[in-house]
Amino acid sequence: MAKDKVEKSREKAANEQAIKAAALKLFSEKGFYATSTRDLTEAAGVSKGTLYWYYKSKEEVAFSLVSDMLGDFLELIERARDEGGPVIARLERLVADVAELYYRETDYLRLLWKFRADRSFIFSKEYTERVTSYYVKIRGALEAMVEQGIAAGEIREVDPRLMAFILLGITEGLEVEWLENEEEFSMRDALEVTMRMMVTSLTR
Amino acid sequence: MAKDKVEKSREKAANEQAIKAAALKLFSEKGFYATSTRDLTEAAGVSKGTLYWYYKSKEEVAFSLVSDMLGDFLELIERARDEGGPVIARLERLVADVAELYYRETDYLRLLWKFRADRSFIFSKEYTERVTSYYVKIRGALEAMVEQGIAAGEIREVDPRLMAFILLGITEGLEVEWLENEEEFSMRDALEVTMRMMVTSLTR
Amino acid sequence: MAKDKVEKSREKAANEQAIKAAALKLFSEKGFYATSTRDLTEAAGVSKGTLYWYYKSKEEVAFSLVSDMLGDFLELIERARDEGGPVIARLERLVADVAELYYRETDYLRLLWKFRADRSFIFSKEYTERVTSYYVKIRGALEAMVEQGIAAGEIREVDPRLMAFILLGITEGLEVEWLENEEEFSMRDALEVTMRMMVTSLTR
Amino acid sequence: MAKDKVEKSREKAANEQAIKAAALKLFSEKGFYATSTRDLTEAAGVSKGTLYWYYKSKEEVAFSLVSDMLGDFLELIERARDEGGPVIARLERLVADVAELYYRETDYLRLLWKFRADRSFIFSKEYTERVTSYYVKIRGALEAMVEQGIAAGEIREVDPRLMAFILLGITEGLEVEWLENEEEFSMRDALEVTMRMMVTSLTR
DNA sequence: GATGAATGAGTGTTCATTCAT
DNA sequence: TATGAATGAACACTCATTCAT
Repeated sequence: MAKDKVEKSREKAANEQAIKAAALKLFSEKGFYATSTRDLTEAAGVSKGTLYWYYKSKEEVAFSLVSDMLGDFLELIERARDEGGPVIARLERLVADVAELYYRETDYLRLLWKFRADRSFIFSKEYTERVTSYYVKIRGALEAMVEQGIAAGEIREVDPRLMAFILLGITEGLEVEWLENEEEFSMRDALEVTMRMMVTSLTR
Repeated sequence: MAKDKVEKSREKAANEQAIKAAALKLFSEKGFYATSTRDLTEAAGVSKGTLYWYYKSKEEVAFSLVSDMLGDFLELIERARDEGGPVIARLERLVADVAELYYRETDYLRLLWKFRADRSFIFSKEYTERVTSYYVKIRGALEAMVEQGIAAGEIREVDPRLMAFILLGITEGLEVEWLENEEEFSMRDALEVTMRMMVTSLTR
Repeated sequence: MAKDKVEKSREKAANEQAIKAAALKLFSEKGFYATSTRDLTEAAGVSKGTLYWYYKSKEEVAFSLVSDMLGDFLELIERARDEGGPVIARLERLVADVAELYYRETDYLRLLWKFRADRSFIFSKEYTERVTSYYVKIRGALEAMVEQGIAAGEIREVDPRLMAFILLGITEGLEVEWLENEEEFSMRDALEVTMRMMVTSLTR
Repeated sequence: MAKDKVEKSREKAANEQAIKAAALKLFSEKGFYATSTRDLTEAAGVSKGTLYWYYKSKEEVAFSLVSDMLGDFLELIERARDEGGPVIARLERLVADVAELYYRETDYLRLLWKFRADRSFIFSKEYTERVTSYYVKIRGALEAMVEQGIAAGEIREVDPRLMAFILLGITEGLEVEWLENEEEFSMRDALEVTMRMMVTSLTR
């Protein structure tokens, strides 16, 4: 199971770690614009210069975090795509894994949403393309799974492309509702209930 | 049917109109932070002073737009809640109306998403509360419809509160996927397909 | 005895009156910079345009008030200079009259102080000269009275010019202390006590 | 004897020094409102950012200067209060010291007057209170000296509180007349003459 | 590696004044 | 006379980034 993201880079310099941890906290709480490099370096306990020693810009700090989380999410989906066995079972396991990831890395999840709307203004062209490609790959893997399911006769004939948009959209919609109303319902339950309803329909 | 938002205020001063139109365009394209008052007033063809004659801050311009769209959306849902007749039919009509609203006011929809993640940093306490209360009312109306459906025996026993989160979440997830991939799929189809699957499950 | 300054211009348009009254109130409370033309016109219940119908600038409104008060003060001193009789008695009466003026027109007095330090940055060259010339005339009249007293043998040989600075300075110093500590002592007493001490010394 | 105020902080960063010197010059010449941060930083030869590195606002720059001068003045008076020996002699020495301070720090003296009338609009609540407390302490020390003089039988029975207002008022009135007519009379003479007259009267 | 003083373009906002009606 | 919408220069202040040490 993926190690805690911050832990992951334990081997890196303590200061780089501290910056990343501070950035995760602040960006996920306040977003990119409301977090200044002053906030960042004060929370990390380093000087301004140190921030720029490890990262070439505030943008790059943000990108590194966004990239971490999207990478983990993609990994989960690609693993589900590539495992053998019945597609429906794999989808159900994926949903459970995704829910687990969200609970474990809620700060990262929130961070992802903070960057979603404005990402093309926060990130320069180069980074935007890299972020976008994660989403493309994620959708692609989902689409492949639906195709596998149709081919295996597990899933009725649907448009795999549209279904990938729908499945991803549903997950994201529940994410955002949950992040804004964390106390009010269980993400796990909502994901499970919804996906069961979808799967029931998909399999007739 | 609600008039086009910009048209709605046709009677207001031409300059106020121009500011609102420019703000809708720029905020929905670039977001709040990446749009300066300079951008805003240049696009509207007015001076900086004029912006502050009609609005007391950049924030207020934003709020007026966000409020317009949330108001329209709420109206649609409350009307569906209060109409008589079978709940399932009303839900289906609502889904169609919502899709229509999204196509008609795509800029407004995009604007809403631009403000979603950062709204509590963009809007001061007073405005944040008013925005939040729109979302609360929207969810409340949805919850009431589910309850009506259960009471009437149209919908099987589910948690109405959770189901409201799920239905709203699904809609929002499809929205955001569509806004980011407008060319790639039809929002109308996706909403219709998904809601039919959900409704099928909800009614057994 | 001088009529109330605002009453004085009763014959002028009601709006001009209202502007002057509002300006006296606001300038004497908050000073020139902290009072905007918006404040001024709102307090006067007129539009911006009206302000500029009666006065050619915010500065001119201020000047007209400053000028009123300095004119009254000068009148008092010149009358004292030109009256016949013993100088000491005239000086004592003048002190009483001045005290009376201050109590009657405390707002005007406060206004004068609000403009004192910054007057050369508030008023353009032309107006600054006119304000300065009031102070010069006031000092001149005082100097003349001291000379009269020396000539008449009522006052011992002192430098009349220096004594004018001193007498005016004392009055002004007591003014400013009183304006800042109105509750804490009686301006009338302080002026009387101080001037009696000075006069005693001046006459041996 | 207190070192020159600007010299005092010689050890501080050269830029902070330059800002303070420029502020003293400009504020004392033109006042607070007529001096922009642009003026300030250009005169100091630093960038805008540097001003805000050393001071948190334009207001704070002003306060630091005002506070310097009031502190020196207070020190002088409190020393006179606390020295032993005859009160009259101490008062006379104090007057001489004050005159010396005024000649040495004329810019600072002028600055004080520039801030006097509008100080409560220039300074926020916190700073206004600190400025006011200087004046209160100064008056308190003067009052104490008068009381000492009465107790010792050097000064006839007068109201010490009123006499403190009068003595301070006289000094300030002469200050302001001198600042506006520096060429025309000697502050030293005026203060000495006036105080001798007052003292004569106070001691019978 | 690390610091923190320094930069300066850029921000949202204000406000005295003008002028068509 | 009187209005109030419109102007635009000016304002105090911020902040990502640089760089000599």
